[in-house]
Amino acid sequence: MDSLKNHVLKLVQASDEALDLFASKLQRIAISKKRFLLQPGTQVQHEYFVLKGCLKTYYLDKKGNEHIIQFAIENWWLGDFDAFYNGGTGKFFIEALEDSELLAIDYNSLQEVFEKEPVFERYFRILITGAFIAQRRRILDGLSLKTKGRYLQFCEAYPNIETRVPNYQIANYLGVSAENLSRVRRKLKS
Amino acid sequence: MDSLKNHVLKLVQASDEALDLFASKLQRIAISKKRFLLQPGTQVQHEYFVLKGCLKTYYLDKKGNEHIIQFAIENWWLGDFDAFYNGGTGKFFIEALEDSELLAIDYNSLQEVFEKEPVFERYFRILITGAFIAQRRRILDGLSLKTKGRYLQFCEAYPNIETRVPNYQIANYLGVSAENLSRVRRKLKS
DNA sequence: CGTCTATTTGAATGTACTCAAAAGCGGTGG
DNA sequence: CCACCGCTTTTGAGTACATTCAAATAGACG
Repeated sequence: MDSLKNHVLKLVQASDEALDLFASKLQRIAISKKRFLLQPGTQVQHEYFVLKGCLKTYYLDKKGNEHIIQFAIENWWLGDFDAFYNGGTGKFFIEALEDSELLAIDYNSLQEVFEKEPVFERYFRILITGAFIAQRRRILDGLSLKTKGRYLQFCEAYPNIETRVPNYQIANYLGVSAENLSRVRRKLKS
Repeated sequence: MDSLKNHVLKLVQASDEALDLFASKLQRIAISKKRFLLQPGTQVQHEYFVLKGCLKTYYLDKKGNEHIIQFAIENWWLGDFDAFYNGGTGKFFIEALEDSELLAIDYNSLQEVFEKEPVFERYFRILITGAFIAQRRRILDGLSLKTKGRYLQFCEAYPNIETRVPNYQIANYLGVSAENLSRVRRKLKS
């Protein structure tokens, strides 16, 4: 709980009352490794903040191939945002890669927080703006770099994740095959 | 001016006073085809809303290759957001592809609007959340689709842009060569 | 009509992918 | 403690897809 409060306070100046209101809307969730937090085709009522653990968000295409959209570790928000904000059913799986603890907030509660404490409007604006910029960077890397550069960039940007997730999943996230990433990493050592 | 007001009112309920405050901070800019709105290495003071015209945001890598991050047409916001929000100098070129008219707001004015009229905090939160979701979709398409699928997806998502921008620029945006896109389009016709 | 730019086509090259198999690594139970 | 099992990484070989370079064609605009 505290880690979320700290996260909020890093981005905005929130009063104790505002923080308390927010906290009162949060639900604590535990999820164990290999379990699913979300699956496609279901209603998405919540957004999640990671207190502890590691998860991945991925899409399963028609051919059954997995495509990892995002990893999330401590102090990251995650969710199926399109379905959460715009309604409809989700498209993504979210699966725990480690036993994890989360905080969840549901849509109506979040709207209520926004109404009563606009500082959270600001918090999420700043948060999502940062995420947008990071994603733009990822797109740029995808356009301008080959496997080697993308991998190095990933390791630099997510040093904490790199050590916790198997390489074939990182390859998937980068959009390359595990074999190719393996060969590239061999070259990097020499 | 009205098109921005309408855009705001589509996403939030803003009072006339709020809209007037916002409007008072906006500066009208005209830029002609092939001219640059931003160039890398400079301070980024403004964010822009397109009243009329078409522009592209791109990155020039060390080898001199252009990588198009975004196209913007009527009713789109654009800018070098990292530099704008986090300071430092910009990384991107923004160039007009047609004679264009824009509205610009500078950082301090925007902060003032946020302070005085939190409804704009909400407006930009919703706006950027939508942009984030669209970008996530683009990343997913990049991971899961080949040239053909990406092109079809692009045409569907940006029907207005597809007709106004030369194909080789669309190829660039998609991360494929113009020749490859040309061959793929030929197949699509038959 | 001529010039400049954009698109298309061809041919050779290359990078990454797929499939298949071997080697490495960790954990569990005998 | 070792043997085995499952999972991950590595290696090899053949293939597919996109790239590059070069040239021809098509369009747009003065």
